[in-house]
Amino acid sequence: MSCWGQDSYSPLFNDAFEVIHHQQPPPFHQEPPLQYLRSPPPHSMHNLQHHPDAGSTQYQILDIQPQRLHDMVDFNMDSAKLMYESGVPIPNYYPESHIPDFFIPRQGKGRKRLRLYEFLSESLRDSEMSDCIQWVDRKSGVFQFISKNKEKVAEMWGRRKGNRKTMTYQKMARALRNYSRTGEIVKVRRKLTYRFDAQLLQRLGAEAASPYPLTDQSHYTCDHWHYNCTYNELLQEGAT
DNA sequence: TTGCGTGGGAACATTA
DNA sequence: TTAATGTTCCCACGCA
Repeated sequence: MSCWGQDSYSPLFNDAFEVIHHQQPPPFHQEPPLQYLRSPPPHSMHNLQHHPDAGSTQYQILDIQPQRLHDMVDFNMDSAKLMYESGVPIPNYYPESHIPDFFIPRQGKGRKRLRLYEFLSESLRDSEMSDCIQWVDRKSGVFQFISKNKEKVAEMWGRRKGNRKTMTYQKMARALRNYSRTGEIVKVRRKLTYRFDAQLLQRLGAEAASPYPLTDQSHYTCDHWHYNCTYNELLQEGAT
């Protein structure tokens, strides 16, 4: 949030802050241009456009539908409002690694809470996550965190949940250990390795086969967008 | 000895 | 308001 441009303001963002200020859905008058699309990471960047005048890792918000933008702003009303009241300038583009907090979905009313095992199941289905978490034996539901990148999975989980503090593997593992009481996930006597319960595995498999693999189906786009942005961000941090 | 991974108690926070 | 589900902090243990 520290390196936003100071020069220009996106009508989309202005509209978003109109929402915050007046508690009304934003009007959308401008059709966003669709040229300059960078080769996007899978199913993630359809909400973002590479900004032609900016650096290679900067994006412009594009095709967010009015109601969706309203939902997203509504999710993180506190941080957005705080920024608005502080006079923080809102650029029309921003670095990939500094996506505004208020575009990170919170889990509010009417949105089913994402469970940790669902997040892990998603991660296991995502080929881009294979360097963080992998199946050991898919049939029996045994999976393993990759030691080198296990903290990234945890950080992503923490961000996905909108936690106050950074999630660590240690804390996430504590949550995983709680699953052993219900048997949904049990620890395998092998380093960083856990196993999904057979019934849970079956259920998650059925969800994966659905066109809307995420639990919060009505917010599929927003969740998935954030999910992948965060992953890219973490990859970028890891590379530096 | 050290670092890492694991296990669990307990208090607290958030959400359906 | 309550139960469920984490989250956070802490300490202890085993292993290489």
